[in-house]
Amino acid sequence: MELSKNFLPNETEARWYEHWLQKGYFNSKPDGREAYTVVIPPPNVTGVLHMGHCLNNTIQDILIRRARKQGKNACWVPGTDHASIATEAKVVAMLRERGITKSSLSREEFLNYAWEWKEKYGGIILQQLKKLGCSLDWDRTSFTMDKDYYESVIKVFVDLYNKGLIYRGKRMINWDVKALTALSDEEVIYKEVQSKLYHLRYRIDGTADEYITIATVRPETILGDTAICVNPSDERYKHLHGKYALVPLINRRIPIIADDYVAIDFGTGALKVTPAHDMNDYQLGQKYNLEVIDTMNDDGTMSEAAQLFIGEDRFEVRKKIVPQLEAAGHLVKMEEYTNQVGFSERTDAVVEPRLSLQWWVSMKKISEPALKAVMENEIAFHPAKFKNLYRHWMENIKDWCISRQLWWGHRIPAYYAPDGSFAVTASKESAFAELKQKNTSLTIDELRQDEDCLDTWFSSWLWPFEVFKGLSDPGNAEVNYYYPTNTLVTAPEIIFFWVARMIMAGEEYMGKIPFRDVYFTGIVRDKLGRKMSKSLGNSPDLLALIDQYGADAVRFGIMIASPAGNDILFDESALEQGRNFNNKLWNALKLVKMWEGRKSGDAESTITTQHFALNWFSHRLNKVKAEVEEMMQQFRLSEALKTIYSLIWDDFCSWYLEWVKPGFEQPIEKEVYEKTVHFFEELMELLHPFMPFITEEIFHLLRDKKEDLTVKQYSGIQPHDASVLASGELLKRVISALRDARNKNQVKPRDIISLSIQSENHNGYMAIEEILKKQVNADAVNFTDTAVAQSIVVNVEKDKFYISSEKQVDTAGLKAELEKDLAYQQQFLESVSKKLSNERFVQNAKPEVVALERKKQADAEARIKTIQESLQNLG
RNA sequence: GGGAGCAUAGCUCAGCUGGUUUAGAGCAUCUGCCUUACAAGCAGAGGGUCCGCGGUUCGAACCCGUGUGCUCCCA
Repeated sequence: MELSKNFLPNETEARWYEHWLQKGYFNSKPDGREAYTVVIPPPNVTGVLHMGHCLNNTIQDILIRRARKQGKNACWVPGTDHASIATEAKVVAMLRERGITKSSLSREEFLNYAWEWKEKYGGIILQQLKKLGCSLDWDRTSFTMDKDYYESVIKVFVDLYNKGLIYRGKRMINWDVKALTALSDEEVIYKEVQSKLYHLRYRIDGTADEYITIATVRPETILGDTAICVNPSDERYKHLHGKYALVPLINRRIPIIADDYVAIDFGTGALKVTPAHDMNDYQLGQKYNLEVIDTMNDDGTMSEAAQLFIGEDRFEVRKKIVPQLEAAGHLVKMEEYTNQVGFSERTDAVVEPRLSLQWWVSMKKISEPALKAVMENEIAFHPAKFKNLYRHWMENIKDWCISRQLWWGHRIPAYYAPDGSFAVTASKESAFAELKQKNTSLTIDELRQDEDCLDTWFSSWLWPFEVFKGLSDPGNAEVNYYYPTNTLVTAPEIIFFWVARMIMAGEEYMGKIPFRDVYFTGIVRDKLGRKMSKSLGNSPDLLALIDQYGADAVRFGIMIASPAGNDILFDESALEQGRNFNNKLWNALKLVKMWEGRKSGDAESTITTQHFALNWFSHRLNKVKAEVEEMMQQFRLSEALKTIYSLIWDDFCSWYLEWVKPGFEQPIEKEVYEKTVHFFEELMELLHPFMPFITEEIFHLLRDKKEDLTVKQYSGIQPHDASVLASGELLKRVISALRDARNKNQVKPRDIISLSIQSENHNGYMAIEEILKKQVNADAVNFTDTAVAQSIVVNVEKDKFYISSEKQVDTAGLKAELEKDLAYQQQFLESVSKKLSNERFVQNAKPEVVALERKKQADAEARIKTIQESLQNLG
């Protein structure tokens, strides 16, 4: 079979993914084996695959593929989350394009459109994961608004309410006075506006003409003022701390308080505090227990609480109140001022910050076991540094606002009677039954369900068990088998939104932690270090990259640069490296396939040298297998990949294959060939979880087999012998040193040399004679007891090597080279000797450390002696 | 304002329990090669004030303190 010049990923990848699916390799059913379970962090239904997903899912696929090959029952559950805010925004945008406004639709009509949108676009991202090679069990695809899942979310809400862990409380929200609805932060558009800053003076209570002057852009809100705040270190106002001021026009007596929230150099340094109409003022109000006076109706007109201008629009009032203030002597000055004002994305009305009743989860109690699980390492974080962050947040946890003023999502199961009483329960019928007991005249049609939906995280915190119906079908065989899951792979940004809450929900509803290990990936940034975002347009098109480089190369590129928990600066050059690696593998395959037809059984002169190469590589392979095993256990995935990469590129391709390579058109020994194929297969096995496609392809091209690499169980790890490895390293060093000497002395690569070795280790060098000859392009290797005249001398440890060629020897250059080396060695010896002559070191350091230093000293002395001898011989 | 993290080669990063480290890798750079698997390659090489200062220790890139710079999270 003719192999293409370079590896062509596209066709290969599609073919193998299809084959794996057909064979059902990714499907999992409970059985007698140990389970290894990963639930995907469900991407938004609105999402398309970006670099963050690519990193995250590649990692999960590596873990899952590895577990599968280790004989575990690997189960990776796919799915998506409904993403209420993002999806609702998408649907609204889609409707807008069709000329439909949300407000013209009923809730049911809107939801029909939303489902239509979800069915059409919601699965795109899952399809894209297939291109990346992800070995997910597609039969298990879940969605946070599936029927059972939906009911479980409601069940949890009702349950927490009944336990007293969910309550209603006030919160500042963005209010749209035209649409009469709350807006999420994402639906508010901030624009720069030319406003006026009004300086208004409030009289100090108990004085006739002492005033304090504040600055505001919203004079109409003074009717809701309940305090004036100054910075405690502001000398201008120190005498006023604890005094009271009177609100102009209505003469409300309000305290003057001091808090360093107030900027001394802004405006007049005195801030009017209106807790009902400003986010920051509200917080100040809470801190100092201020009265909250809501002076506005929901349509933006003044309420009775305002006392003046009742029923008039807020902007009309602004126009009217200024002359009145001026007439009453309160207006000190007006200045032009540019500020940011929020507008409703939907109606373009100026957003009014407003207090509103929202639903909250009380976090203190349910967070305690979740904190303990992580601090006591029942759940391990990788890297562990995130434990600090987690602890800090959990110990200062705040209650969770779970209501969202949206239609797409899980509707809050609270039902209100006209008198304001309400019941929290799974259905309208049961709510009616409950409320009717107190209010016998109530009819079911009078009940009104809460209009709001739950925060998306309130459904995704159930994910690790509800994908196995752990709540909708408690104690079923699947949840018993797969839960707790093994590893969660996610971004540190959602450690609180999601990870912490999943642990809480797991403990609360399953009585067990949801996962054992959490692997935090970094944030993928562009090569300038900027977060990838749509608005910057710096997020590459992942599918285009897969097309261009191949999925394996993309996986390689993203993994090679991503240690756990560190941000990665994404650069396409990493993908090039991946593609080049593909190509390297491909060409090694071509070389080995060339030998396939040239096997011979005869064992002539090359047997010893080849035996050396086989033996060395087999030990080297086992050593790396052990290293990789350990790294994987510690979740050092990037390092594991680097190690495998170097084993394949350097040890296997650059050294081993060159060592066993037969001469031009020469036969290769059968045993050497078989072993080489076997090594190659083992390498593919090791690399497979990282680069599944090309490894499967090469595995099959090496020799015909029925078994697929995807499910082939790992072969064991044999012990390795350090002395075998050391002799391999010595050989490499000798070869490199000789090549370097050739290079420095301008002996052209084609020029044939003859090599003389001066060493006590004859047997050692005899075993590698053939390899040495081939690697340094020598026609002969012989041993000598004396220096060889007119040769280039090279020292490696205690041994001397003499290169003889037709090239004139540059004695001066050689000497300079040797002297440079000598100086280095002498300096090194000095530092070691200094250490050893320090009595306190010899006394205090561990004996093996001292022994090591002694060996370093002896070796350095031997090297120096060798170099000095060589220098003498040069004269 | 509160908290966390980071700083090592031109760039991106490893360096685990302080001692085989006068510090490694990849990319980039330089030199020589179109050597019958691979120029998307081969063979070599150069490149470092381990952010500054102080301390602990026989010994510090690593531990402690402090300063500087950067990043992120929460409000």
